[in-house]
Amino acid sequence: MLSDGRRQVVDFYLAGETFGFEVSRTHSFFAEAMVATSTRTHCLADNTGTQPELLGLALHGMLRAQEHILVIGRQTAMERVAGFLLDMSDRQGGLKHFDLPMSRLDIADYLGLTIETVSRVFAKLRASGLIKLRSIRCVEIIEKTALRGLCA
Amino acid sequence: MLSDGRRQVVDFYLAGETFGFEVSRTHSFFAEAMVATSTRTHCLADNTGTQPELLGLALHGMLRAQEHILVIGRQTAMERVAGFLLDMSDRQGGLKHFDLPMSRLDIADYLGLTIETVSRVFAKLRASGLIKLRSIRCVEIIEKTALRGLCA
DNA sequence: CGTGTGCTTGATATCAGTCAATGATTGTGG
DNA sequence: CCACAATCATTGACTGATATCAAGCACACG
Repeated sequence: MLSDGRRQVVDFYLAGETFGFEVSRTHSFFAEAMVATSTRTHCLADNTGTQPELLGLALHGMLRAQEHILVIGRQTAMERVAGFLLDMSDRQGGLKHFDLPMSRLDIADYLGLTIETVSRVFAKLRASGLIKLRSIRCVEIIEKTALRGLCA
Repeated sequence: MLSDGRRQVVDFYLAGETFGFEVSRTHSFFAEAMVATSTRTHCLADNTGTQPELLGLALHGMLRAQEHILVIGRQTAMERVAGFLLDMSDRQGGLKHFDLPMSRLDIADYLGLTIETVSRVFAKLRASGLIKLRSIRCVEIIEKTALRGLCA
């Protein structure tokens, strides 16, 4: 977050995913639970046996972060939202429909947009028949290929 | 890069810094040398002795990437450029003046802006007396505190 | 029911992008 | 050594995508 309240969501984590490793003793980020959640903590200095796994996680996190920099730095609102929906769909098993566990504000802060813009893009996608909004938090992807075409 | 040529520079690396680790066999990024450069390659599977060091580097890279997400997602052009100049200054030893090894296009693609916007912000900073442009690639920071105040 | 929160939609503003012209610097060949 | 071309940077005029401001809607909850 910035001092004046502007917020950036760095990533969303689904069940079973690991997060929160930081080098410095003073942490720069915080996490919020969107749904009922329980966590397991790991200790870095524990035993060296877990280190190789940790390296993979760190590298994966860095990759995701760097890819997200491209999204936020260079893509339009439409491209960001389309890519986000496909990512969420894939990460929940690629089913036809899936739930968004987070609010519009969280999505906006993740994509570097405002809630209004996110809402408008959703509306446009629905109007052009690419998605359906079964409920406010449940999305159904109708035209996956077309949606992919919007991601640049 | 995106298929249509839009480019995002993920980070700049100065002498002595390590870059290029990716998990997947198919790499997503590439590097370009801005100045005369020589590199040393490290092999991941080499020996486990280097692993703890690597973990630190990966975590550091992830931290930097995530902080950059905040910059690109939520800061104005002025804030981005001011922060960039301070970062470059610090990383080159915090001297009064320092060289920018990269072109305006590289800076723009790093900050998620266009060359024109970068140029205009430079002009504005110079006009308000916060920096001097000794040459096109050499910046002198006159009012460091004021510059810091612009970063939000 | 009323209230509150989150979402959508519309009207307008603004920051940064685009397009275009001009300047500065560097390198090349005559 | 100079003219020329090429590249990079600056500056201006205008446009446009997204933000901001504001109103209305819908669902959940007491």
